[in-house]
Amino acid sequence: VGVSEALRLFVRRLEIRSVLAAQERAAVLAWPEQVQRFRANEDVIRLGDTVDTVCLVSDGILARVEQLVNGNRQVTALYVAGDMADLPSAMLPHASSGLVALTEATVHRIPHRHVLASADSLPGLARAFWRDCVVDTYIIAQWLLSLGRRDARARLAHLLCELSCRLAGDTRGQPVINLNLRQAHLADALGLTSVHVNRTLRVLREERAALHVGRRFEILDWDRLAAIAEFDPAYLHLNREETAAPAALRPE
Amino acid sequence: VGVSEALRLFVRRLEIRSVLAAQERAAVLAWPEQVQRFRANEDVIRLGDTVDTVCLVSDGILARVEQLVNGNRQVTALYVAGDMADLPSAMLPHASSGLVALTEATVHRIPHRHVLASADSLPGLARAFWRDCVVDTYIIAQWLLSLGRRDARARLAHLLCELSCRLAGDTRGQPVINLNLRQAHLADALGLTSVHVNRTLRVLREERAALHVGRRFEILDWDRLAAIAEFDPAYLHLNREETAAPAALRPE
DNA sequence: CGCCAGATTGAGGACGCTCAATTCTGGTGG
DNA sequence: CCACCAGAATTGAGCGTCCTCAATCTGGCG
Repeated sequence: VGVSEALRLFVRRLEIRSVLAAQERAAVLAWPEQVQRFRANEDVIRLGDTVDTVCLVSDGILARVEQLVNGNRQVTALYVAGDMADLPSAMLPHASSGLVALTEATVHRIPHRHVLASADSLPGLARAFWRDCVVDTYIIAQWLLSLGRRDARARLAHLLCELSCRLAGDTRGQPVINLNLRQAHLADALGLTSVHVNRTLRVLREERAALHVGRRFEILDWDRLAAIAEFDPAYLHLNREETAAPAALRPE
Repeated sequence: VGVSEALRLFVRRLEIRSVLAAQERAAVLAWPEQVQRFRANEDVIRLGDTVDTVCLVSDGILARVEQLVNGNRQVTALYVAGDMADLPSAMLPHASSGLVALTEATVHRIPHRHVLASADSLPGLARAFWRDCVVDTYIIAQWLLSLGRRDARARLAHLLCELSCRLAGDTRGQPVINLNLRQAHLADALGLTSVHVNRTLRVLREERAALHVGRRFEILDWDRLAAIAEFDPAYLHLNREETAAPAALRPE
């Protein structure tokens, strides 16, 4: 029987940060799922919804969105292919923020009860999920540092570095970020206006660090961009060595 | 044998958001701990440290701190009595941010191996820890919304509302925030300068919403302050009803 | 070829920052 | 009990970054 490509990708993602036993891998790959397509700007989860599934992104890009009454939006997380967009909802099913498809996207829905059953019966998986949620927290903490203390140029550079690394799954990012993101989307994530994102991209282009052409972003000089951003990929925990220690503690 | 008051407080905190079985409660209360005192501004965990204990705060206030090379600080989380300040470190023991005592503080250190052993053998506890980390993420997401889209006045109002609720353990906060916090500490958390925090406090004082006297903050008009902040305490998950659903799914 | 969303550019204004001077507070020692 | 001191709070003046509100330009698509 065919196992979904999306689940395989998800398992590969988990294994970047956690050591999984064969049994644990098999449990995840056996999850049932329901595939949904979303158009750009379509809501995946509306604020206040109570959900009973998690959303595995297999294509496109989703954003967690918070909003003020004046309509000002703030994106608090971006999810790309292979990310479990709302694993936290398995713990707290009442959505305290919305989930939106920024581009056309394919989402695989997996019922909470299967995720929870796997976590309860296989402590190694429970840790892997917990660990992934912790990394999400580290990512948001870095965004908070950006919004609080970096100027627009460094903020933008940092986000580009982060996305590049997450897509590559490596501490040195890939040179092309092909996510079909608009400048307005970056603005929502960076706490800026799209006008200022545009001006800031021009600065990065003029110093030959990165540029935006068509619907992709290209990193021209990784070292320069990382220097501007003061980017240190350690917080993404993309190499397993640092997380090896707790695995050694796991019960045999 | 005497069980530490700090652990009792921590269990009570867990039980705000999770339903614990007697066995689970007992496991936590049996954890060994080592008490440490810190002075104001003393590091609890330095950036880059590899830790093998978690820090339960029993007195005072700790902050998770990120820093840029120019010395600009951003506080990404505040921990008060009863909070497990770095539960995430149980998953990723290599600290990607520092932990600092903002005031004199008492910390109870509990070895990771006891926390992990409890989580592995009692799935309900694993969920409780995971759930608490998820709430931490929601809190940071709200801070991100503040830094990205709220002006200084709303940002400050929101933080005061949040601290007030967290201290009270209730969705309507307590009127006095007695944490011995300086204006500079608020500035570090809000992405502002202490000068501007001061001016902003004056505004809130003039509109009779909140004020800072001596070493405490006083909320004069909760409704007004919450309106300024657009504060909705749902994200703190301080009432158990919303989290009851997943508990019902737990294996008997 | 016309249309439209998104990108780009300009001009002016506001919010928060920097740098400094001054006042206030509470803790200390005489 | 009071004088003193250090750290914190408060206030002022000037400036810079980013915002607002437009107008114009561009590229992809029908």
